[in-house]
Amino acid sequence: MPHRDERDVLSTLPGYALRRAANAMMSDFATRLGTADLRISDASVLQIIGERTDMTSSEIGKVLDIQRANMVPLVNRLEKAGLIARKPIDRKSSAIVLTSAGLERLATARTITSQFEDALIARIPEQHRQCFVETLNALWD
Amino acid sequence: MPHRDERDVLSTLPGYALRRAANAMMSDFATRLGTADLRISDASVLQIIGERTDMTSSEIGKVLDIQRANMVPLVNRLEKAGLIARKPIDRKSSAIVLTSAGLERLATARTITSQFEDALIARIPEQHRQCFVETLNALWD
DNA sequence: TATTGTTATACTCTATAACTATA
DNA sequence: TATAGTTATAGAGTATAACAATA
Repeated sequence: MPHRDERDVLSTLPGYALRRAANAMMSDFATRLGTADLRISDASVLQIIGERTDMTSSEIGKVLDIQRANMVPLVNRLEKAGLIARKPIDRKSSAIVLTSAGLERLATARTITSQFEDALIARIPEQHRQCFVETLNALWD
Repeated sequence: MPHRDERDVLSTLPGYALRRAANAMMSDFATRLGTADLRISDASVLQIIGERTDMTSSEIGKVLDIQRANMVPLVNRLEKAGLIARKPIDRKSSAIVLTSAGLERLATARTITSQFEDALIARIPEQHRQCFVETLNALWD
């Protein structure tokens, strides 16, 4: 666990504070998902294709901000784990679809994600919770 | 540039939103610091030892949430670049101190950091700015 | 021509284990 | 005994360039 030091200038800078908060939270999230043998990016992909159908690897990458080239080992790993399958759209592209095992794992991922999100929200002062996601998405858009 | 999609469930989850916002901002910050031949962690170290004197490598690591082992190549690189020097405290430990070149580079890093922080703050809706750092530090503590 | 999927590669960051030497 | 510094190593994320095949 990190410890904040009131002499630490960096704690007053939004950028550094954002970086450290995100690192701490993502480390926690990764540990939780690890119990289901999933990485954060794995869970992200399962969530996406659980919501929207007929997405190609490239499209998923665009939504998740992961480059085409880096989607390849990710999708291959999920396919080897039996969680997703490739469904040809035309001779060039394939949709990434959930298998039944993938659907089950997605349910697990959702449970873990909910628990993580609840724990995260619980750490935010109550009066600030409402604007938090709004603010973060303003930074990402 | 990523594009937010209203159909994207992940945008509604604080954890994912935190992750993507942090990634986008840190990528921007890294690019800016790159013009001064610095990484984010380099700039962090310079900032820290510019504020507090006689800190050892381990102590810097604790403040920055970087492990002892990972401080080694970082400090070595800064030393090779002539930005910091090791000042023996006893036969076991050394304080990491700024050289004159390091002091100059710190000034550059501070300018870049300010510009980056200003750009970041500008993207946050005005009514939410006040609680932003407070909220992030609540997640990190 | 532009896009999709892919391979190969390299760099950064992070994590762990183990060792030496000193406090 | 605990801590500081170090080495080695491995995993994960990310970035670029290049290529073939297809839209």
